[in-house]
Amino acid sequence: MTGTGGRSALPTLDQVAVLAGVSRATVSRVINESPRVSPEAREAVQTAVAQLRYVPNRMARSLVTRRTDTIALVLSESNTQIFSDPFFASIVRGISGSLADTDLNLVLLAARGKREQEKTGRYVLHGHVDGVILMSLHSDDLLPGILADAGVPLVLSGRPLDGRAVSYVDADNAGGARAATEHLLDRGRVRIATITGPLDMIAGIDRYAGYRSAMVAAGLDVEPELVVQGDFTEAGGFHAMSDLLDRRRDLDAVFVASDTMAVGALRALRAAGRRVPEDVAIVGFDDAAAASACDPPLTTVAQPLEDMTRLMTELLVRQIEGAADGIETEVCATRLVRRMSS
Amino acid sequence: MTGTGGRSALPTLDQVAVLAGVSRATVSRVINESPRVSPEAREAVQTAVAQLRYVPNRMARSLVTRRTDTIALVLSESNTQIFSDPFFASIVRGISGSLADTDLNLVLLAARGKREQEKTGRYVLHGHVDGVILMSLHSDDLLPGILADAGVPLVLSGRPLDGRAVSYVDADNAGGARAATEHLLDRGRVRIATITGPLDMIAGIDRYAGYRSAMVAAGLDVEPELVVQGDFTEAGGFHAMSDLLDRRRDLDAVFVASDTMAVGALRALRAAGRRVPEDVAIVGFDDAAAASACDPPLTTVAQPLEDMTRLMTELLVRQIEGAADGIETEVCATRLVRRMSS
DNA sequence: GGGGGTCGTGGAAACGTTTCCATACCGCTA
DNA sequence: TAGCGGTATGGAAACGTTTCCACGACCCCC
Repeated sequence: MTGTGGRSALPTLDQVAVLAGVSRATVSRVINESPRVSPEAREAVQTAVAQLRYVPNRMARSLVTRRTDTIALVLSESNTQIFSDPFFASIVRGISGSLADTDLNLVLLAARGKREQEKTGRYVLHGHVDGVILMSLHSDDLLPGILADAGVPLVLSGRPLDGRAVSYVDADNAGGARAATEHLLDRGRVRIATITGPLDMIAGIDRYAGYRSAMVAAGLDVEPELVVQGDFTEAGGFHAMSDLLDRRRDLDAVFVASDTMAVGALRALRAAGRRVPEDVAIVGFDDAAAASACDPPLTTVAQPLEDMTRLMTELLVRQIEGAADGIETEVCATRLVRRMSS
Repeated sequence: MTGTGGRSALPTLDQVAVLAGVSRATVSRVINESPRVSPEAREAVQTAVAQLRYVPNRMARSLVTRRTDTIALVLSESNTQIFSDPFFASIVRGISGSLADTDLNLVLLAARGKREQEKTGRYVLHGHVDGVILMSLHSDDLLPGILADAGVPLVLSGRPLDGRAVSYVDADNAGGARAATEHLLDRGRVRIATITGPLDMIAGIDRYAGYRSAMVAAGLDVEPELVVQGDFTEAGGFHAMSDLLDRRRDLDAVFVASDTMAVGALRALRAAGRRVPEDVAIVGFDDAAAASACDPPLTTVAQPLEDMTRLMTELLVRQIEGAADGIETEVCATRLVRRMSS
């Protein structure tokens, strides 16, 4: 009857206590590394724990401590396309990195569509996690509202679209885009197009605004013909660039709001027989791995991802521990990385 | 003192009971939709619940029911590259789809590196989830062992590398690869190369084996020169194809073990001035979105992803409910999708 | 040699549910 | 009218922890 791998009768604190010849309270103290316990008792408990293969029941613990030691990274998107974004992978890596030597766990929750957003909201409200980092990208998202109203510790990745008062960490998207565009201007380019991100995402909006402000500051018109909206995918970048080339044969530079799109744009340029950077200079955004790998290597705007993810977890932990004094927001400076494409 | 969004004093069952003028037990029955409760009592409880904005505490519930109503999809990888795989996105979408109208929640756990694998193992063993679907791709993974030994309900996505006795769902990778290769043979191709996946992943191994068996059955040698190992990325496919073209100028077809790589290979072929399919025919694997979008559209091997994800959740739920009779495995047939590239 | 301090320990109350069991009440039939 | 099966309800015991509190042992110093 043994060896079936059944998890029917997990050992409890009591059993450990009996085996070690001490009380439940003492076992609990050993488990939680309280200093108030004699070496002998500690020793006895530890061997008993090992012998029984005791693992604390987190539910019971959470019930009394009111903490789960888990935080959620919620991806609120209408489709699952976000997964293919290398930017997202970096965020996940960064966050789990900064959690590595805490005893906090990270879970990912994917909420696409209204139904799943509600389900995810319920999950969080039910107390499964202590706090949430929310990547909410589009304007019609229910979750920021649900979670903020419920008073769940919450940090947004990216400035909220609706100006809601909530903690967030963001890159200086507008500043980075402005710097990228100014860089192209410095290189003597004058007919500078842009491939924007989706304009219902804050990153899309802010990067476009940065481009505009640099153009206006340089006394140049932003002609509608020079602006085409992309979707942060490589195929989207390809099509957008092809469109631009059809519209304006004379453009001499393009600021692309993400590296992924820029790679597609690069392909379109090559297909059209334009040389980069001689005929058309190009600057991307994100400093993704692809940016340095492609041909020619891409000038791009780097975000301090490591800082940003660290800040997100710090802000969140402070909220969870009740040490946060109100809303905190951080906007991180970006950095232009010059390579061969401009 | 209100309106601070504090979650300090959440309402409990007792408070609902008092407000509704019934006992805790009755409230619990209403919450859990037991039929044994009078319409009046039900009504009273429901208004009380609404008025207090009562949300059950899942920890307390889990403590007694010993269920969390949560399952985990664990991504055990050495890097986070897996996120960029569209195959993975489809799996996530499929699983959360089949869970949509159950009251099961899905969490994603990313475990890259030994340290995070152990942390994830602990998380599961602590009882945070009822069961696990594990995408473990490389041979040095600790998690299948940890979880299987602990008797946690477990389903693997993909046949285990070490032949361990554990439930899994997989596509017939070898069969699909064989069919793809036979298709190329049927088209009269004879110098058929292959770009394999990583050969420490089961999908890589099995697809390569399928290619070999088709070649051998056709009485053809599998020359080492015709085989190059890829890594399931587009850049990898590009390089692998370039290598192949350097080695053997006379090859007339290539079976590529994933569509993502095939897209890269297609680029390499174009760069080398080879026409597809006239000079070189190409077949991919996965039927990813990119396969139908690229130029020319890619002949590929489709996996019944929807069936597979449904089976994974079914197998897992059966295990969780104790209705599973031992190990169950499912191998799903693949289907050749003919397009223009062959 | 007694009083105050520390320190290790155990008892027991909480945490918020579910669920078993007993009870009270209802309308029947015999 | 007594008895009976059925149904809605409430009381209370679990579930496995943490943590407050009290208690005794010990040491040190006056």
